[in-house]
Amino acid sequence: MPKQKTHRLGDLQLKIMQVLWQRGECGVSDVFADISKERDLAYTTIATMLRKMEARGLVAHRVDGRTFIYRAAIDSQTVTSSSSEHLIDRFFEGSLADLVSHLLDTREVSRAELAKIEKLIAERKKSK
Amino acid sequence: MPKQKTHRLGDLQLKIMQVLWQRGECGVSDVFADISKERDLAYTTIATMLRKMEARGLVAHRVDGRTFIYRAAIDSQTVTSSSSEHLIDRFFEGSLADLVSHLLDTREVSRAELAKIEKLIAERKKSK
DNA sequence: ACGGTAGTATTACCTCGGTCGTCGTAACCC
DNA sequence: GGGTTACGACGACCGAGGTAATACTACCGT
Repeated sequence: MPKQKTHRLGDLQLKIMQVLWQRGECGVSDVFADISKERDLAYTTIATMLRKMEARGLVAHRVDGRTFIYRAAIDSQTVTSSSSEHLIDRFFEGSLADLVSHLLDTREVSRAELAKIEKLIAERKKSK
Repeated sequence: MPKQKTHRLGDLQLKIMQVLWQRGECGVSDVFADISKERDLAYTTIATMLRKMEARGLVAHRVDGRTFIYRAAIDSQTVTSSSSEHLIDRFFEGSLADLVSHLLDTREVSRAELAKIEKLIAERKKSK
């Protein structure tokens, strides 16, 4: 296992990955199109970022004619877990309960969401 | 309200803040002592970081003789919330339930912890 | 055949976190 | 009082994320 350093993505990097995860393989212009819906960036910014990300092993590409077709090289779960884990370690000493407790205290949580979580817990308890 | 940009702290910065939150006011050497228990850094690294952090409004200091006595300028809750919120937004489209669901699926969660969370939810439901 | 276009390559810059080495100076200790 | 030490001030440097202008090039439509 050569690679296992925690995947820390910047905001733009993550947005790019999300486009890739959602669309599967696609060209720079596709990524650019999606990102442009929310942010105003130059085409070359995306292209450059993609190249840098490839150097770091986050994405890969194949060539189709004159175009680069990119795809994600790590899956969404891995990145999400890595970041979540990092947060829990940094702020909650590894305790999921502490995280939940904090969130329950500080943010708006609808009754529906409360119920949803309750259900998740119940199911989890059962299946274990 | 002049300041409200999300507080994003690096790993070292957070460690320093944590020392400050825990000890209250203290000198550079105190912070250095605590951090040294886990990491091997130069004294000046801490001192420099503290200065940079003061420039960003994260900490403040007063002078005692020749020594700087630092203190946190933002509280733990604020930083924790800011980071947690950021994670939820980035990966779970703002849904706490989705975060919990992910964590329940991917990490080891003891039965005790499950119970603890269940209790938190129940209490929350009641008081709302 | 030629100019526009689309798409990549290159280069540059800025900010920040992080990490120190060095320096000047005040304090402190025989 | 002179050497050692403690401490803050600065300046440097590296890597990474982010942003983009510019340059190069192949291709395409008329």
